[in-house]
Amino acid sequence: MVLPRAAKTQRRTRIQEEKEEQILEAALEVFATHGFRGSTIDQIADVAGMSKPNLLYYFRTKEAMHRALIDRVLDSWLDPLREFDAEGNPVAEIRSYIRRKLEMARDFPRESRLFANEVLQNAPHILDELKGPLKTLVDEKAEVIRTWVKAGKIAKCDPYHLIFAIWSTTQHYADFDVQVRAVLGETHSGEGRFEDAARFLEQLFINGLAVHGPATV
Amino acid sequence: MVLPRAAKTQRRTRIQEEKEEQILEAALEVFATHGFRGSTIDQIADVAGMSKPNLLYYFRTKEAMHRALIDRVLDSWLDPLREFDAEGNPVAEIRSYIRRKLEMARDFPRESRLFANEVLQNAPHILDELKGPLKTLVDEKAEVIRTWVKAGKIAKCDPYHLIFAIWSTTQHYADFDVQVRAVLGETHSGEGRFEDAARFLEQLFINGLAVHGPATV
DNA sequence: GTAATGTTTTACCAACCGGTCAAATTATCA
DNA sequence: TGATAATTTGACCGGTTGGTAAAACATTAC
Repeated sequence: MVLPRAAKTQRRTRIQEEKEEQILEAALEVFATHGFRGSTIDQIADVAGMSKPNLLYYFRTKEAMHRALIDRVLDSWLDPLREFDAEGNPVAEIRSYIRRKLEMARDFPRESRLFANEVLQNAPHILDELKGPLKTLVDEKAEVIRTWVKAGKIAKCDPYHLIFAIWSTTQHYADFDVQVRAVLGETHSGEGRFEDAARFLEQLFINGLAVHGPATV
Repeated sequence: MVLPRAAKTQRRTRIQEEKEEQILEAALEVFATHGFRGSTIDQIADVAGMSKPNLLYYFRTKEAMHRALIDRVLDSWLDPLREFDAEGNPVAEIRSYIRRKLEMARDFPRESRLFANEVLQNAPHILDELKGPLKTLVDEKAEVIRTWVKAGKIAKCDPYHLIFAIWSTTQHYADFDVQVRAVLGETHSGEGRFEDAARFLEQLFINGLAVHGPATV
């Protein structure tokens, strides 16, 4: 046979596994920094260290590469939110959600930027995922937050906007990294950066959502 | 003469003003939704309702268009931060900064996305502006916040990360609009959306930064 | 070993892209 | 009005891009 071309056959050879891995790694690198339309197959092939036709042997089109990448990454990207536990202590849960999201921004910035590029450009390839699985998950967790509010565990607030705020503040450090570095200067943009961010964000959200006594101005 | 080609002559005719305006409006639309590399001159020409060569008569290159756009928009984009007043009441200042940023996200989403695209893709065209004017302005305002902290007007916190948090949470509603809509569903994503966001963010930041008494629970 | 299958390369194509050119058209103003 | 300058257009160009065809090469199964 001459056309296994990306998962058409059920059986995957060792080489298929390896090369597809290599390609997706390269595709992540390129798509994350240039967006879908701004990326070229040649670029990806170059990063992956193989020829363009070879790459197209494993993924028939640029879209197929992008799709495979999204499918692989989306699920794990939502893991932190899934861990959000209704039974846990609200303050601790929110704190550790922020932690986890911030760690992902630090450890997987390319994944963050892959989605950021996609969403920024009106999510042409993942709109269904946003309206389906993502919305479902968020609805579910919003309900959890709502029960916490009703139980007086955290301040009255809109759970959706709370989730948006956590997403945006944490992902900011991955998506807008260049700007953060530019503003902080090389001195403050080193290792301590994430610790500083974590400290600030935890304070902001914990105090911001605390059910507290009267402010002393 | 046959080559006024975009501001080479000092005198601008009425037609020049009008057409350049038209082009930049179209360029904003296109660059904001596709990023620089993802946009084509034909697309911009199409949106502007003129032919490609005609467009290139006013701006010699795609880069020149982008540059002109950035130059025009960057300054006004930073206005809200400039208004940040050292003499004002800290809480009121922060509250109205959030307001203004949120209004800009609502009223000028394309401008927000223009920069988001640019920064997300490592700011190849505006890195100097980030390291120069932007950093300078932020440094200045960070100093203001620091004096407020020292005066005990707001809680102890890192002023830079505070600014990043305000940027990210507010711009999120412009840059990730599709995602926000997808999650909220068509019902909650109408007019009240910005009011809800404003209410939440003001609460978050004001409580989060308040110097308050002991939390109950 | 050899035949069948799986992988890689070379050469290529049509569409698109950024940009040029010269001619045609339109606006300006003496 | 007509001369002159400003604007617009259509035809075009070289390079890039997504993708293909087919043959060469490698691997595996028997």
